Amino acid sequence: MLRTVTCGELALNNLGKEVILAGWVASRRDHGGIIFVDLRDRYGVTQVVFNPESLSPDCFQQVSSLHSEDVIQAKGKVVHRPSGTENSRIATGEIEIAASEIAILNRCPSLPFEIIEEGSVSESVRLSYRYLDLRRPGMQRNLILRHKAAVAARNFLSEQGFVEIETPLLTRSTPEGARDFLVPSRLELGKFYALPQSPQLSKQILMVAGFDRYFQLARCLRDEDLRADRQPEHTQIDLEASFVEPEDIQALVEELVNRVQQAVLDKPLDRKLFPRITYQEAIAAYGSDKPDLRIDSKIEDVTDLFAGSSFEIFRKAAAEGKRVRSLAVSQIELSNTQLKVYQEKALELGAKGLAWIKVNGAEFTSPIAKFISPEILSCLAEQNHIKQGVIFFVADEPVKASVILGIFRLQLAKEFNLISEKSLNFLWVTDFPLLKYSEEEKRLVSVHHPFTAPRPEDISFLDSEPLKVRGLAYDLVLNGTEIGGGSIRIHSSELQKKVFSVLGIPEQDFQEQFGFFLKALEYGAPPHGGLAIGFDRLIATLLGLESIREVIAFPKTQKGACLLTNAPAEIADKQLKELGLRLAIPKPT
RNA sequence: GGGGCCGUGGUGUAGCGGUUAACAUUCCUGACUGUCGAUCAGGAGAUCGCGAGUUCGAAUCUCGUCGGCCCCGCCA
Repeated sequence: MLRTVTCGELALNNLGKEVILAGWVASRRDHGGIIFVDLRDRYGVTQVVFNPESLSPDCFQQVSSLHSEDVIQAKGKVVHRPSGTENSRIATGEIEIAASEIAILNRCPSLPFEIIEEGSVSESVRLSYRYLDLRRPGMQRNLILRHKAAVAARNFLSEQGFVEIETPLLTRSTPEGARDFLVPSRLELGKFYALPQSPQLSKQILMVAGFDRYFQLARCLRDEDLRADRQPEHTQIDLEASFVEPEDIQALVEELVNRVQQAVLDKPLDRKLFPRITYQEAIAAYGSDKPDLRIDSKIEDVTDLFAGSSFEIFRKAAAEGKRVRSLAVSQIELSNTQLKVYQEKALELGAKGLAWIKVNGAEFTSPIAKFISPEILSCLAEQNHIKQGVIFFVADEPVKASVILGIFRLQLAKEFNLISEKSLNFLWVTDFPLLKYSEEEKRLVSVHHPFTAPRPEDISFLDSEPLKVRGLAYDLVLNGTEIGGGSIRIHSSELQKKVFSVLGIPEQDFQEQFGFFLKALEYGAPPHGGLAIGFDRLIATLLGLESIREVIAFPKTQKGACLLTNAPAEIADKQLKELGLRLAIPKPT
């Protein structure tokens, strides 16, 4: 070993010990005679003192030439720092190393940015020199905590009898879902593998195989546009179990998340933080299928109150079967100009209009107040639990009205800083519809994926009223972000074929694309279900980070580029030829 | 595919029609034996992302382009 101790472990109980340290020069303070070097590795920082009296002139010359981030090895004795010169800000601050020898293991040129200082370096520079960026304390902490979370998840699932099984990265392309990344086959020219969007079919087949509890920290690859919380490759804690009901998976995942949080934040979850609401309730009350419950406001239905008012627009809407929905935001003040901006935004979102009432105790200010009796005004305030602030109203189809108010709910919370950043708010959203109509494709598509089981009592509606069929699906939502999604799967080949045909996929097509899977289901597939957690998102949220790039060692930019390696890159003509490919676009210069 | 913000010494910023392009830090040289973001003195380092246009004159205004970020679409 080139070292006997790390830079973070020495303390007063090591006094007098001869040690060898190795690490990076974090800083050098040259006093002409005596020279201090802060030596850093991922465990900490130790001050090494080079005194010309106890060092050969040759060695001292080398110390004088040190620069930031040079890699050195220092030999010396652990000594007590002179009284008054202790540094309480570092763990090793009571001791220092009186150096007797130094070896320079490697040099470092002047840096594009400082390693010590946190913050303000543009992200593109950070990514170009990711090895230096990762050397900084913030990224070291993020990746180490990510590792601890992964260990905690593995240990917990293993304790619960789950078996970690790897599934292929080279698999076949299937329709439905995200765009696939494709890999050309050399052995069968003209054919392609696809990289998996998730190990969905593999893990279901493992259930058929009798591995009744499977998990994997799985890479998932999707060729779609990037966002702060989306990378072309991300990691899921993917799990699946046989003979389970939704509640079994949910209880397991709650404990899993608890363990992960314990590992990352060193404090357990409050189990009361896992309410369950149905998709219908979520849309109605929050205008979203992933509501952020850190925000107090809830959307109310006030149609009945307006039904008896003389406010013609809402009364008429109510008579036509539309709903009047309201959103109250307490403790805010909005000028008429600001309100106008929201009204315009409502129109952009397709609302017929946006009404508002400013509330201040028993005082109501609004252009529509004169149409509403004082009794109804106070009922509105009471139903919306508001004493001071603003109530917004939208009259429309129920879902549309709620969705628009839901967008305002998020925007106002952000604008007025109504979200407490520290809190972690988990919930389950259940009973998603199985299917939705896609305007783009002019057919029904799955809300989750085509393998989600319909609720048994709704199966009979698959032909007659497919949009009414609910799935046995459940999403785990954290602070307004979907961090996990799962379901009970279809285990009957017949029902699976039925769902494919409801999706409008011709039998010939699904037999060709999913025939292997339908066949597997026939051979004694057990009832099964599972879930996948977006691991990057979970860690980023637990750490209070805006972007998952902060918890990924080598992320891509928004254009999908790696600034470190310059991937993606052109390939040699020879490689194309070997694969039987020819570019249909001009060669980039 | 669309909308928005940003691009000025190595790094982070200021300047927003005429400046010797400013400040901090890094870097280089020198001084200094108890510092710890060492200090002090001196110095170097920028054709203002790139291209075109407007103008007597462009870092500054306009258009295009490249790159980064945020968002919509997309992400079962």
